[in-house]
Amino acid sequence: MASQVVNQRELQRLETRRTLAEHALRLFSANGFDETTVEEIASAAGVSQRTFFLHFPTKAAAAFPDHEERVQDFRNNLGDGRAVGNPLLHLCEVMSSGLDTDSPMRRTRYRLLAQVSALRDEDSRTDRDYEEVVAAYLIQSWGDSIEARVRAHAIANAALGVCRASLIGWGDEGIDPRRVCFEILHRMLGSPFDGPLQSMQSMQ
Amino acid sequence: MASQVVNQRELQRLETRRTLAEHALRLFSANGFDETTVEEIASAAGVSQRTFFLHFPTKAAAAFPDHEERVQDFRNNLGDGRAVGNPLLHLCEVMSSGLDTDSPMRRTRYRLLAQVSALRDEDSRTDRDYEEVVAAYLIQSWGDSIEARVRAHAIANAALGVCRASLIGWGDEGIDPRRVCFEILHRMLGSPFDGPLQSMQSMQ
DNA sequence: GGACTCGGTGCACTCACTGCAGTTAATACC
DNA sequence: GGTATTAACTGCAGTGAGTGCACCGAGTCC
Repeated sequence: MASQVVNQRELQRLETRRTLAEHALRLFSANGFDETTVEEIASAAGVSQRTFFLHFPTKAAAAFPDHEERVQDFRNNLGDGRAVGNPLLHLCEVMSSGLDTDSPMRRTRYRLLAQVSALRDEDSRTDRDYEEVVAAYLIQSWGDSIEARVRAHAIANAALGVCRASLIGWGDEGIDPRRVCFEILHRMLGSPFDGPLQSMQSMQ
Repeated sequence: MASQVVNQRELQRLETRRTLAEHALRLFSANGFDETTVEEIASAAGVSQRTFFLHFPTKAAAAFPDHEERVQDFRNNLGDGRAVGNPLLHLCEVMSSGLDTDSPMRRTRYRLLAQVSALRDEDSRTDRDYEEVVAAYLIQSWGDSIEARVRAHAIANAALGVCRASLIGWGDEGIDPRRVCFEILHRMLGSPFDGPLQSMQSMQ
């Protein structure tokens, strides 16, 4: 019995956060993003407005409540850049397979994303965290240099752009984001950077 | 003599806009983005705060005053997607050569961009306009279908990501953005999408 | 059981941004 | 040349996001 009680406070905190995010997404979908006030979200979740900002830095961030964990998962899945035979192929695989199409909440999110520009802003913002992870991974596998850093960030940006478009295509047009994402990523990054990878290392 | 007087009002309007943008960038650089209020920018430019918002929709937009014209120029340079032999190669050329490294103001902008997250948000926002232009161009040359739309947006996103990273690499590390951008874009989009372009059309 | 921590609250504040009702000067029209 | 119109700009009052601060009260630690 005691095993259930891990941490009362932590449980309550997570519950509040979950409830806030749930009501936020519901209200954004039902009434629109701009038409929904933080006050509304908070009182729908039964807490004060001040509490909302204890959990999320911005109104839009409530639409991406699991962001930090997802970035961490992604980092773990990517692993060490030096430990992989073909880093770019590995990147294609991890990125496309990481597109979570399981929960209906995510679908709602990306459907919204295609319409609400404030949420695309937030999405771009969250992408920057992924960009850092991908860039760090690539620099790790290529070795550090100015050129490598720029290339790493360029490829990270490009790959994230493909993921974003795939997810919006999923929310908007119903395509299979994993398949499309992998296909395009693989074509972009697979062979083209395969042979010339040496020329890239020679630039250090 | 009369030839000089094209339009008094238009001239004044552009002058106000230019002055606002100039002071905005100056104050952002000197004191930081968050530390600068719209009121400060406006009074530095000798106009009211209300006038600022007559010229720019947001505080951050003042850092990108020539955005609309640049998008229009880009659209013109890209031309008709059906009129070009190799649309993707043409895209690589137009995108990388469009990176304007002439004015010192642009350099300041991208140096700022690497640091101020609110400006990167604005940059992502402006990129969406370019995304539409690129996507429209690609759809025009490939023909329209769900797959083509998703692919077009994916490639547009990816290419813009490369441009963004190149420009930040310029502001931040001093690399030549045109060379780096073209090199990476060409590798990503040149040959890989060259042969298999047929398979893409077969998906319609 | 007392000290402490921490999630949540209320309040007052700043600041970006908007709607509206002006004013003034350039321009178009006759 | 005089008049009507337009459009850049202004002032003001308002909304709503986000913050700093002092505080409460329940869970937690020893």
